[in-house]
Amino acid sequence: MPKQPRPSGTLSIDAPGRRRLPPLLRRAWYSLNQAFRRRIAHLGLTPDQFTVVRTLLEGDPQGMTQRELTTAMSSDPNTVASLLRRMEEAGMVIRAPHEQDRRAHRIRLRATGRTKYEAARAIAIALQTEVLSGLPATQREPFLRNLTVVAAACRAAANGMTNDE
Amino acid sequence: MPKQPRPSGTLSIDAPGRRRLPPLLRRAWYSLNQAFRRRIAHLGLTPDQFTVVRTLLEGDPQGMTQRELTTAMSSDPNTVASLLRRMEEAGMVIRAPHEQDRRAHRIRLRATGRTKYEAARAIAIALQTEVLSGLPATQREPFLRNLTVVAAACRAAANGMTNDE
DNA sequence: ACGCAATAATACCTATACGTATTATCGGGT
DNA sequence: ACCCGATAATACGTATAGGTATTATTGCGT
Repeated sequence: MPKQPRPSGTLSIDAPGRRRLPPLLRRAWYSLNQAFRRRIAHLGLTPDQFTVVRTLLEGDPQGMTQRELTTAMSSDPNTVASLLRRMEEAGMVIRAPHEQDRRAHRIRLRATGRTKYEAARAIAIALQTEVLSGLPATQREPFLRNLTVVAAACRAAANGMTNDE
Repeated sequence: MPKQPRPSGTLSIDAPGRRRLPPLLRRAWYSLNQAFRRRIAHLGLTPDQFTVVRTLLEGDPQGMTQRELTTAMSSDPNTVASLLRRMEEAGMVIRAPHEQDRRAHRIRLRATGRTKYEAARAIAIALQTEVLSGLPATQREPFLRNLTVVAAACRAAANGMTNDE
């Protein structure tokens, strides 16, 4: 069982018994990602590669640039570059030249990538349903709404920088 | 601009306009982790090393074994081993022999590790507060409760257990 | 005491995450 | 047309995530 709820005033903000956002997010994400990785490993696809394909399909039909892909994935240009290198070697995508900007590439999905994606998508949907089934039906939408707000706040914290700059 | 809310019945379960758990969790975790990494980089500590110290402090005062640490962190024995190798080289922890089991180590925190942790802890608390402030006050506890349930469900999906912590 | 499966850690490998520096281009200002 | 700061991608280095195999021990069953 999770720790019993306590009145939030009785413990310091980061006491072990308290529900803290970062450890919960960490555990949820790592576990979900690991569960998905193991379930799609036989397809020769990783969770991050799945994310790339999903993002490509939801973006510009002409083919997103790596920069656009990076932003849409909340990722990093370096990470995206090495992801795409492996995916191109595996025949899942092609980096085509961009017609207006010779610095950029248009990432185009190939049939191999789409096929693997479709197989993984069914598994992803089943996994999401399985995980959300732990919540009472009435809590699911409010929870996802709140998570959307929190995700946006996290992104703002990462980009806005409280440091120097 | 986030997508406008839509009635959830009108879209397929994984349509782009719908709120989907995995992309939201991914974005929230990566962004939060990145924000934290940048804010504590000057301490010579990474987010994962911070997690190690926090977990050690909340565990057996005699010193947890690597296996116990791995489980508590929802991590992997390999990852923990390499994390600890770097942290030992940096003088933050010591791997002492275990009195009962010569295969195991007792991980003990050193002063350097504790000092860095204390400095990072204040930053972590401020960041958590900043991120949660996006939610209405009345939503914070329910959200964290639901996230606890989801995290447990994710963990169960990853290793087939129905247990948390 | 003996054999052996289970377990703690490690070694080695591939995939990500991301900081910093570099290269090729782009586009605006003069 | 020219200069120059901004930008897209890459190269390179360090830290994690985690699969598979190996080594050293443990503890159980007979």
